[in-house]
Amino acid sequence: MSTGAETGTGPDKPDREWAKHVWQVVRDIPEGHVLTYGDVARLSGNPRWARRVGQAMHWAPRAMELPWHRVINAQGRISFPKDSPAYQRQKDRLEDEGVVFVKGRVDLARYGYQGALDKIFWADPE
DNA sequence: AAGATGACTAACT
DNA sequence: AAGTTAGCCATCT
Repeated sequence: MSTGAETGTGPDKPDREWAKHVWQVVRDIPEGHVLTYGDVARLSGNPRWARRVGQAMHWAPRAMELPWHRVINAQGRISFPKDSPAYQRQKDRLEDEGVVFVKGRVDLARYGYQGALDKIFWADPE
């Protein structure tokens, strides 16, 4: 037992609970649509935590098969270096779902959160 | 313990 | 249109 100088109650538990909310939001992004990091942050209850969203997805268990590729930045761009494998992988997966890139950018008004609402109100604009 | 980091963003130049 | 700045805040070193 030595000194028994325990700093408190139990071992430090990494608070990754908030990440689960992020996973929940990302998991529900429909195929062929995207959300921005800010959108995910807001929808998961922490509007200021856009920068934490990427970290949460990094923690996601692979078995979860989280559609991480449907999260892009507010400029409609992929937030990986353009020459990285991750960039190409994300772009490929999005294009497979029908998301169109124009000059490296996705039209958020069409594929983003607002675009999804458009589909509800105007039913498939094509 | 304190400074650096980052899958961000909005505002400004 | 493209680059810079300031604010952000839990983690990481």
